[in-house]
Amino acid sequence: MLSQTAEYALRAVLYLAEHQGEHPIPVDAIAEDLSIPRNYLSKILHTLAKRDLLSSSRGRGGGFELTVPAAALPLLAVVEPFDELEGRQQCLLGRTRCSDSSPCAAHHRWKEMVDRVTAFFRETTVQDLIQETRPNGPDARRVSLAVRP
Amino acid sequence: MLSQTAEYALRAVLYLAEHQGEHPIPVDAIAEDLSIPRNYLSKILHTLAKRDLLSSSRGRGGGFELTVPAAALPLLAVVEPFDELEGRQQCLLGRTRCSDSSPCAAHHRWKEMVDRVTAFFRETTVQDLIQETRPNGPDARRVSLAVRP
DNA sequence: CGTATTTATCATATTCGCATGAGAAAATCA
DNA sequence: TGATTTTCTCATGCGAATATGATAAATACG
Repeated sequence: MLSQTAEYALRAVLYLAEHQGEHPIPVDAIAEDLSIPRNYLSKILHTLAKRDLLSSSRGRGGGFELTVPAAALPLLAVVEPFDELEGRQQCLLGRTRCSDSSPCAAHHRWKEMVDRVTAFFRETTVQDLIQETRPNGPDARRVSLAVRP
Repeated sequence: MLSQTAEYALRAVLYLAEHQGEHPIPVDAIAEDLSIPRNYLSKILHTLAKRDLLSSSRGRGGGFELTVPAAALPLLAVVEPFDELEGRQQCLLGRTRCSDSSPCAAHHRWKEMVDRVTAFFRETTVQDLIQETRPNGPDARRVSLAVRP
C-alpha cells in the first residue's frame, strides 16, 4: 500500500512524536532503533524538513524535531511527499474516460473506496497512532502471569 | 493500486470479454488496440492461460479466448497471478505485532479498508465492468447536438 | 510440401525504487 | 583555533518491474 520510503517516513515521524520535548533527535538514533538505513533515512527526514513538518539542526545536540503537535499532523502530510495519494489514478483501468461523464457502477464503487482510503490518511493524525503504539497497558503484567502454568 | 502488469491483464481480459464469441483474438490486435507492449502482453496472457482463465491456440485463426463467462470471472482471479492482494501486509507500519493481540484503533480502521478492497476484487466480475464500458448510451446523439451552436 | 500466421520462450535492455559510501558544510564545545 | 558532532549532498550500486528483440515451435492453408 505504502512505498517503503513512505513507511520509513511514517515510522520515523511516529518515533519523533513519541519523543517529543526531549530536544532534537539525531538520525543515528532513529535509524538504529527502527532498523532503517541511516543515509536513506537522512534524506527522507530532510525532505520532511523542507516541507516544514520537521526542523533540523546540525552539530552537537542537533537532530530532528516535529514542528507541529502530533495531534495536528495528519498521516497524509507525512506520506504525501513520497507517495502521491490524492492525485492517484481514479479509474482502475487507467483510462481517462469512464471517470465523470460515463461513470460505471464498478467505477463508483471503486472510487468510493479510493476516497475512503485518502480520507483515512487525511483524518487520522500521528497522535491517533502513537496512543495505541505503546499501551504498556494495565495488562503487561497480566500477560506474564498468564503464561506461567 | 495495481501494478502495471496487473492493469494490463485486466484491460486485456476486459477486451476479450467484449469480443467474446468472435473466435480467438491474436495478441497483436489486443496490443495495438490497447497500446500495450506486444511481447509483454503475450507473456501476461500466457500466464492467464496457464491458470485456465484463457485458452490459447496457435497458427492462423489462433489467439486467446476466455474459457469462462465474464459474469463468472471475478477481478481477483485476473489480478491475483500478478499482484498478491489477499496476503498483503495488514499493518500500515509494517510491524508484525500490532495485528491481533494489541490492535490499535487505527489498525482496526485500516484493516477494515484493506478488507473492503479485497472484497471488491473478489465480488466484482468482469461482466460488471464491461456493462458500463460501452454504454453507447441514449445521449450519444444528444452530445453531438449539444456541441453545435 | 512450403509458406504464412500465431503463440512460446529466451536473452537482453531500460527504468526506478531502494540502498550504500564518502565527503562537504554547518554547528557546538574545549 | 581545532576537534567533534551532526545534517546535507553527491556519486554509485543493486535488484525487480517493465519493456524490447530475436528466434523457436506449433498450426493452418494453399
